Amino acid sequence: MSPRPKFALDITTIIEAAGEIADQYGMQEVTLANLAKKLGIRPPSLYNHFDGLTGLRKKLAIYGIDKLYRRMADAAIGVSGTNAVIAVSQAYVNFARFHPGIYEATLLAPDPEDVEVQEAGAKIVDLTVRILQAYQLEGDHALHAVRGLRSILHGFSSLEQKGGFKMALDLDESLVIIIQAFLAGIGDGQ
Amino acid sequence: MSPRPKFALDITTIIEAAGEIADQYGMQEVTLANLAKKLGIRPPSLYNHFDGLTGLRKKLAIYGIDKLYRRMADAAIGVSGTNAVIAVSQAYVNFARFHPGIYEATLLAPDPEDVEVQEAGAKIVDLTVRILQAYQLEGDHALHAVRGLRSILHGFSSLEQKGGFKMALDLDESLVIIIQAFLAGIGDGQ
DNA sequence: CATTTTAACTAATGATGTTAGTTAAAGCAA
DNA sequence: TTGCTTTAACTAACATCATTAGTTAAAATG
Repeated sequence: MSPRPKFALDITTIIEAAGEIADQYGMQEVTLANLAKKLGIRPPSLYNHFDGLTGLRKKLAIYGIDKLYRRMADAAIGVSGTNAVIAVSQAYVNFARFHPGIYEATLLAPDPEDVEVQEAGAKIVDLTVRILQAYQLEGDHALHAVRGLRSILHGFSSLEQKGGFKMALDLDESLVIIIQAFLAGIGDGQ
Repeated sequence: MSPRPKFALDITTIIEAAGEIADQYGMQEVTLANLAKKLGIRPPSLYNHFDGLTGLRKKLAIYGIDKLYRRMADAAIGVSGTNAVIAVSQAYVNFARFHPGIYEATLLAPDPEDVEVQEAGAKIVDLTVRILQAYQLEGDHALHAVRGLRSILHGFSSLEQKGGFKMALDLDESLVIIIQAFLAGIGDGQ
């Protein structure tokens, strides 16, 4: 492939390829060398599309956060109350299950303070706030509850992914029971 | 330093040095090059003490899990019931706060299925089981509750470390409220 | 049609992990 | 003490990686 080929790669194709490598082999295999090989170009050519490995990780993180948000938002359609929280929670852990590498990328943003990364993440926080509004928590309690739900979802997904749950006990059942317990508890606390 | 110096390094010194690098600069800076520099030796010499970067990560993971376990076990002395769970939880998140790199290492074991890594982690699970026994959960409910508590602790610590909690709201207060809600909920569910 | 832009390329550099083989001091046994 | 073995350092070399600089030719633009 000589300079300026007929069909230049676009950034979406590249990020999707990176996501496939991540899901199949893990984020540690998302290298410029591997990505270039998969795309049939040479590593330095990638610098025309993003700013090095750091830039790639940032783009992949945002791509993943957006994708996760869409799954959660979809799951929230047409449900409310406890059902909504459970549906969104299941969407979250399923995303982490079926896209382990992309989920990993989500947490590996080079700079979590980056504006674009923040904005992507804020949508998920907002969604969580909204589905917890049904519980009519007062003041700070709503914010504490959001932190709790996010902790459960991330912790559960992360531990499941890292093989942290060894017992022969249904994982989906665990999740529902955990969420129900938490929701019952934050209701009581009022 | 020529071959066979008077005072050879021992593995504990080496792992502690690696832990310091991790806590100060993050796990991505725990390289054989950086570790050798800190110890005043050349990178290949490290192969006399562990099996390459993979071996170092495994040893550091076990070192971290043991250290975390001791903090949790200490916190569990002389307390029971909800107080015990809260004390242990605070010990957990404080460990992650003051040893962010070592906590990170804890999750970066090259092979989570490794026997030694499993055994180290099992002690934490056992401790969690024991402090939840006060709640007299029946059968599988106890196991689901353990998964829930671990998810909260890991998720909370991980999100806090990655700057996931942006709101100006006291973190320690959040943790206590979250734990109390969860405990109240698993009691109800019986 | 001439110019500019673009997205690929080659070549080279520095950092890393790793292996192989070497060496000299410590440890130990006769 | 003497002599052998073990050990923990070393140098040298290599492969892989990210990255930079400079080049090129085709597409895009006027």
